[in-house]
Amino acid sequence: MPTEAKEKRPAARGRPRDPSLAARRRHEILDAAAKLFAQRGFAATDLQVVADELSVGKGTLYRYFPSKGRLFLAAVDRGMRRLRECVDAACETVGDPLEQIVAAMGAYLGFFDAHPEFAELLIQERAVFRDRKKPTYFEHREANIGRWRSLFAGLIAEGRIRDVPPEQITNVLSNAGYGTMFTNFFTGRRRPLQAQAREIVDVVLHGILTPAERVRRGASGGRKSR
Amino acid sequence: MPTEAKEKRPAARGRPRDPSLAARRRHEILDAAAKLFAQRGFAATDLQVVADELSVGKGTLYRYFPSKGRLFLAAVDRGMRRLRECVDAACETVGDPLEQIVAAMGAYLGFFDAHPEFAELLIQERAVFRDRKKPTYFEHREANIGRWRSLFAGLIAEGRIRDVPPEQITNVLSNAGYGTMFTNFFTGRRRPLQAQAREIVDVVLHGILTPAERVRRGASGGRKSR
Amino acid sequence: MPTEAKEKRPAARGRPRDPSLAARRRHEILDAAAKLFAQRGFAATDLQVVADELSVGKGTLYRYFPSKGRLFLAAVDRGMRRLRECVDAACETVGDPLEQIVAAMGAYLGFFDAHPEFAELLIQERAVFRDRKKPTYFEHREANIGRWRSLFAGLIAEGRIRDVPPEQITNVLSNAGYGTMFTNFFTGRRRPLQAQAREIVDVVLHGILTPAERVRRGASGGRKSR
Amino acid sequence: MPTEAKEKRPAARGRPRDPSLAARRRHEILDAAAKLFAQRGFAATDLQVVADELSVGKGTLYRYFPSKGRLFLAAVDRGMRRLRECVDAACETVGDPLEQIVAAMGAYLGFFDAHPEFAELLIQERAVFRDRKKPTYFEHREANIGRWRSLFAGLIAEGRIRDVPPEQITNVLSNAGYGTMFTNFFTGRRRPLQAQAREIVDVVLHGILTPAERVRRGASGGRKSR
DNA sequence: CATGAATGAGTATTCATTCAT
DNA sequence: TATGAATGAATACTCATTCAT
Repeated sequence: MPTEAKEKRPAARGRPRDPSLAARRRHEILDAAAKLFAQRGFAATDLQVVADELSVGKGTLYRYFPSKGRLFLAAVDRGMRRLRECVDAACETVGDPLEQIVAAMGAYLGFFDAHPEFAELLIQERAVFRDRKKPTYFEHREANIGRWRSLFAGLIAEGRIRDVPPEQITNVLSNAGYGTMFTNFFTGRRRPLQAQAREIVDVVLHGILTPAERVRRGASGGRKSR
Repeated sequence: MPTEAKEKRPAARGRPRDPSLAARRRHEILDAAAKLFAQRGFAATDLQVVADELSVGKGTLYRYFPSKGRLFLAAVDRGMRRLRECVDAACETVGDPLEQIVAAMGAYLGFFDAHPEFAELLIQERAVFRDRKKPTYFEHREANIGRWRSLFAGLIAEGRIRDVPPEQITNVLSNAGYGTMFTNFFTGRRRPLQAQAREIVDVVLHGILTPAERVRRGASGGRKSR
Repeated sequence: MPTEAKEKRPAARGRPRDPSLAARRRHEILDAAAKLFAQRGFAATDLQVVADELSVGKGTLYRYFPSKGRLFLAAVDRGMRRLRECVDAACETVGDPLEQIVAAMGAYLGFFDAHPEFAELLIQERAVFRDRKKPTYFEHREANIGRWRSLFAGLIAEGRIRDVPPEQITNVLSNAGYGTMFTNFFTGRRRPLQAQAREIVDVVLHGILTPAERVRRGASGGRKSR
Repeated sequence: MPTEAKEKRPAARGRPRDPSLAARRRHEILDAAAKLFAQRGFAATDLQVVADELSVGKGTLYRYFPSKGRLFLAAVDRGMRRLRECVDAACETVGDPLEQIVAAMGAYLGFFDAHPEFAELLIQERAVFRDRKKPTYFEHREANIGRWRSLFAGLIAEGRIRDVPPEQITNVLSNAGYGTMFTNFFTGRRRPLQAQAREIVDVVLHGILTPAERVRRGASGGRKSR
């Protein structure tokens, strides 16, 4: 890899810095930290065990992160970034917007299923950094929610979806996903992931009422259905 | 429950114990503990401050609870018990089962809105007692879920609700509620509680598709709708 | 000792406080701390060794002093208080003011000779608490200097001492004592203490010039000698 | 000194070393070290900040001094050497021996007044290197004291000074100077330096007694005054 | 020669728990 | 029964020193 090649600058005095080494090291540290913080909890994780896992000295960790807390937070942040990449990638493989929803939900649940350590870290984060105004998860969620709102607004304009405020839709979906993810995490998932995703989206798309009941309830829930 | 029964020894000598005193004290301790654990976090809460808050000696706490952890867990458990009472009470005021769902969702969100300390405790619990197989919240949820499944099974039998597996419905609703509750807790609620509850239930009852789209998607999502 | 008797207050709940015990404990701790801090230096003295010396737990020390630093400072302060008592006591045994000076100087040098740990602590104090505006030693010195200035002013009024500003006299004497004390401490004293005290005071009282030289230098040094 | 001599290897190949460069670098390091050690204390001074101050790598310091402690000690030693040069230079400008005393005292106090960092270092030295038999200051003092004893012996022989043991005189003067220097350092000087020096020497030369009192006390203090 | 990345020994303080009173 | 004095295990972070480059 050319980025990792050490191009000798001819007259550099002393031990040259290797920035790519530092970046690689940073990632290795975050990997180990995420794993161990999730495994044992933030408080119970002596940075020594992180260092041991990596076979480096404890002091080395402090060369890359100024404190235990900052290391932890960096690990959470990287996790959320990866979640986003994962969901985005899943959406790109699908054309139909309604199917994108299923794909996104599946990717979301799948990410935390494959990396339960990040679910754990989200909990730890809140428990330990109670003051931080907004948990990292919600920072990322809010950065992301706009595109979904647009998507639903478009579908409403196209007449494919009822004229419900897009925010209401994204809220219900986001929260159902969020709640399902944690429930899976805490109690163990029993249904296949994709089925789970499809079931959630199915309920939200079609509702659960029979046509007869739907008529009976009439205006109350069935706002302007064009 | 049998473990909490106080077996009366028939003819106690001397000054009769006042069991209600002990019970009252227990509750006072749990109140103070819930408040302080939520305020400062489990680890950061010195039992001394709990004792101070109650104007008792630290040793006294140990007469009522065998350890800090058990005190904490008891506080969480009592919170969940109260949540259940609160939701049950709300349901009893409503006749129509579909409206019961709205009432329950409203009571659920309302409880955590009025007592955010219990949301905090749920997080703390997981962060600290990572080993306990199942969080208290889910123990209570599972003890409770059966009656909702029956309710939906009944509605399906009555033809008011599509023939969707009741478990799927309770899952979506529970998780949407759970997710909404934590989202409210973390980011601050912006919508009135009852509106929030109604919006969730509305989406789940009616779905978001337009009739036209519903037809277009046909069988895929609209399993046996009788 | 009546002050140490535990008078039982009839209806005191719980383990009663024993204030005299606390005071005794405090002194024991200060004794051990002064000794060990002087022996090993402030930084090199783990409070554990102080605790071990006293056969108590380390936590107990923190019940009496809020930090290592405050324990140290308390030890220094108590030392200076004792120095003062020691010097005062020596003065009271002597009538003639000029002899009081010798007595005070002897007591002063004697105190640090008997308790070299306090000389050590004075140095440690400055080295460690560089910020504290004024070292404990000088706080006590300034609290004490007034009475000596008065004494010299009186002697000048009586015509026993030349009309030199009393402050000049106390400065020279204090500093000569202070310097001698540290020199003794650092290099080991070689002369008997009382001889040393007498020699200092002798030089200061009589000066070192011969009468002939004194005449030759005339007015320059011999301000109004009445 | 032989240990510091650089034995020139006659015909060095390649780029000739510049020994003066090394010497200059050594001095720069000592300057920075003295300043920083005094400013922040020995223990609190990270060698990194010394390196930063000089814009060199931390490793470079170790090319000039084998350890932090030796660097510190070298800085103290150089300070004492400079003190001596300073005092010697002051004496050379004055002819009369008695005036030399004033000049020396003034130079001594002036040196520490201009370079309070060296007073600080003397304290740090003792606090940190409690084991070193004799502080650097006293090593230099003893190397220097002989010439003063000779000076006083000469003055006694000339009949200008009473027949007091010269050691007694040098002790009182040295210690008064030493004590005054530290007092100035700790509490801030209030009198002009030269006045301070003159006042000390004045008291020591003329004493403080009035002629009348001097007669009254007679033999007691006035040993053989020729 | 010079550098700075890596190391890991070293330490004050807190707080759950016990138990003498 | 209630108390609070005593305890000691447990833990993040720094920085002198080394040595590969």
